[in-house]
Amino acid sequence: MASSSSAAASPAPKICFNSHCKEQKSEGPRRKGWRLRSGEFADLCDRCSCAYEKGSFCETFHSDSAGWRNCETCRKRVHCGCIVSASAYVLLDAGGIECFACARKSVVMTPNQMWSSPLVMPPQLSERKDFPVKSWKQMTGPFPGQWRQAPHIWNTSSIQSDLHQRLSYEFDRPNSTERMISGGRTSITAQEKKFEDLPEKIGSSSLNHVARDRFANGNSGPDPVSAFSTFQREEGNADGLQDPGHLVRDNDPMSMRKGGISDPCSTGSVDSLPSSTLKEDPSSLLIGLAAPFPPPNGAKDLSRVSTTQPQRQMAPQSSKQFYPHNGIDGELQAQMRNGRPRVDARARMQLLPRYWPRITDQELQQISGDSNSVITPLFEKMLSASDAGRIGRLVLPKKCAEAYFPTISQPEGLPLKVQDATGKEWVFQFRFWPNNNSRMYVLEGVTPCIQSMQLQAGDTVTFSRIDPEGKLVMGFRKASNVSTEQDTQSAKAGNGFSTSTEGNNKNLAGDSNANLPLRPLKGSAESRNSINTADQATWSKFDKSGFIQKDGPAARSLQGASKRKGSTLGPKSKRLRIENEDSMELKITWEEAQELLRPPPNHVPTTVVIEGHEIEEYEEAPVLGKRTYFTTNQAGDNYQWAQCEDCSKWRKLPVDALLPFRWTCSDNKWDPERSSCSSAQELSPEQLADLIPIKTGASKRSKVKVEADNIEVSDGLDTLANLAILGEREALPTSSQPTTKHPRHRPGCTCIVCIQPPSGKGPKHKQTCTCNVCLTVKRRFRTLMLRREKRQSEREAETARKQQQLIQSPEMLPPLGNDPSSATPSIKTSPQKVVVNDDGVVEEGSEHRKTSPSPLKTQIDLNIQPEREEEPSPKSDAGGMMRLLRDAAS
DNA sequence: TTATTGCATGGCT
DNA sequence: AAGCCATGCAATA
Repeated sequence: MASSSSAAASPAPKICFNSHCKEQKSEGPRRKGWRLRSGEFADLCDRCSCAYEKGSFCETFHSDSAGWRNCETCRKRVHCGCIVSASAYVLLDAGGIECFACARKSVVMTPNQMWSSPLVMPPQLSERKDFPVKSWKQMTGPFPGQWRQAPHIWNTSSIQSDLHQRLSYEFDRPNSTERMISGGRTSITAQEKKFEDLPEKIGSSSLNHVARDRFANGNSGPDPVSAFSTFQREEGNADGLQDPGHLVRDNDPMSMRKGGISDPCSTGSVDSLPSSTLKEDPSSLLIGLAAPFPPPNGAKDLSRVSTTQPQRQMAPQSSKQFYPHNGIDGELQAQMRNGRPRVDARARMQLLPRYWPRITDQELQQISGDSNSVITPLFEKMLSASDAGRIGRLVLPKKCAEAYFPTISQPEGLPLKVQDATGKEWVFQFRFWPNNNSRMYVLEGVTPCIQSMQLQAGDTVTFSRIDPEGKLVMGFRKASNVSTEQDTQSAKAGNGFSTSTEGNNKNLAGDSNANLPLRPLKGSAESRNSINTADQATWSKFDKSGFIQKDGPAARSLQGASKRKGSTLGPKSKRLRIENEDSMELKITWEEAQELLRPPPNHVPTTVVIEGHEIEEYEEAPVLGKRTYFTTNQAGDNYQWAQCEDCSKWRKLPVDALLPFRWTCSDNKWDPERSSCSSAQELSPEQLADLIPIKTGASKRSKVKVEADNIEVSDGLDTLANLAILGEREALPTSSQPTTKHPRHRPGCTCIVCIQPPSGKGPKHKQTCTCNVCLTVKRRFRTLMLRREKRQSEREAETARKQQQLIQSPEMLPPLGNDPSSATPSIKTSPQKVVVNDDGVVEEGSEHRKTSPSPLKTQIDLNIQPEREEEPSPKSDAGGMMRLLRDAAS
């Protein structure tokens, strides 16, 4: 195959591509075989072509090759390893392979099982791209009715869409991968493994640069569009898979997993595998399974199916083809080794979310017009003031330009034909400016187009590709639609219109899985509906599952709009953007807070498993539970450890014990002997320290450092503090007016900090105030002081002991000042007593009471940050109680 | 003077 | 901290 690869590059019409063909040089018509890396098809003689189409190619020509295995289901022999048969089988989780026919059956059975089918589909997947490979010019309009698929295809697509969701989710949660799809997922992994070795074998061979070299100069061609098309052709090659017509052959190969070496074909494949194959991503393979119903006959039919396949449209995917300098190979290989789909991750890396296309169904329909075309959304961009200005230059996101537009080596670039939604063709100059050792890509001459679309700053233009024509299409979306689209995820689903693509696009936006099946624009209403339903369900599910789109469509657009000096943004956008950022903050802190959630009393949460994640659903709002630590003893018994709120002793409890936020020894119904604070702790602090990640005898909170010498407080502290308040008080007074004084707090935050008036403003709370804030402050102080006192007494004892030692053996006395306990002379000489009275008013030691009256002494100054109990209030003095406490604790 | 072009700057991610 | 990119602006037509 290695040699055949070059043959493919310059096909010799008279020579059968099949090197095993005995009639290689025979005359006669040539027919297309599998697709080659170059994008061409293997030119086969009539005989070989027949064998290929009948699925007996490997049987005929590779019978002596290694790699034959038996289908685990039907026991048929299947060749695993050569390019012709690469898609004829599925790698099973438990080992072995399954022929396509059998795999297909299981695919049809359940969506989950479809995970195992990807392997089967690659060819189909790639097929779409195979099809238009000849030449974009040649391909224009040759395949009418591509979108006219049987409804079941669309049903399938919907499933596929779902898979995309799941896959994307999985990408974000790599650890969940295996759990998620115990069945088929492994197949994917196995499939990926097929390629795992390739990078190493191939290294950075020139194969990786084929596309690069070929398209290094986009203006080499007479027609920019054709250059672009060629570019796309290369992308198509990326699939590196042969014609789907061979999917259902039962002959053939051995798994390439074996290194693809044992079989001559597979060995050759190192060479013959498209460079892009190395970069091929399983996700695309996944897409492939969208068409579990291969056409009953013939490559053409298959092609049609493939055209309906989800498209491998995302930037990520194709970008790899077109990234001359992206330097992702290493990452790619790493991903391969990780056994995870690669393209999507790469996609995320390479295209900023705000450029992910999220073309709506209407827009797609608008773009596609009446043609039977496959629309591949490429990217979109919100117009800046500059873009929409009269200057007529549309700045293109660099990565988008490099990924989807022809490569240009000269700043002048080249003219690029772009069609708008009305079918009108525009020619822009696609060029770049050198900029900081980089490039800035622009489309020049867009003013007429922009104006014809009546676009302005804030509106969004979308770039798509129409296949098989390979045309660039420019769509648009008015900014006024943003809100509508914002609601798309949930609301639009219910409007009975246009959701299939929305689902897809959501997918795009949410996870960068670009290869989405763009619904049949000309498909029947039924088929479309079926897709819609599925997609809706999918998204609905993900919404419920807590799947957080880090950069949802609305957020993205708003982000984009809000960029740069706000020139294109209204205040509203800015506000929303902030909220979006805050939501991220919330996410982070929320994760921390998760540990504290407990089911509400008398309510058992419903555990649902979504995408491999067990999620507890509470019919009532969960309550805050006590932080506990789970341990396993030597006998393998599991326990959890909780600390008494009053005495700070650690108690061992059953693992299933759900503790209220404020839990004390008296609540220890599991261990009557230790149901009182007077009971000794079961383990010594040292023993405990070995078991649980806490500072024994110090903090009861692992994250929140109560120690005075650890002033830094985790980011989640504010939230935890807030939760703590809520947990104890259930609800804040409605009179609490949220503020957002803290940058990290979102509007509406009712944490103790945010509900208090700004520093220096507002009335101080009185001693007798029993508001939520005051109670919390008092309680915390009480706890803190008690703990401090306890520690202090311990320290005193220690000091006394050392002094005793010193008296007994003066030579052992360390140099003055080196004794940690002497670091604070005041403590050494006059340990402080800090008492909190019933009103929560702190009574300090006499000395310090004079010098640094606590802000709580007479009035509670809520302007202190209660979460940072150890930190002295700005209003309290430097030598005040808090510092004293810190010193005492150190 | 105005429009265009190419580059530089600096805010922002 | 690097790189992207929105925009400003000088040079040129």
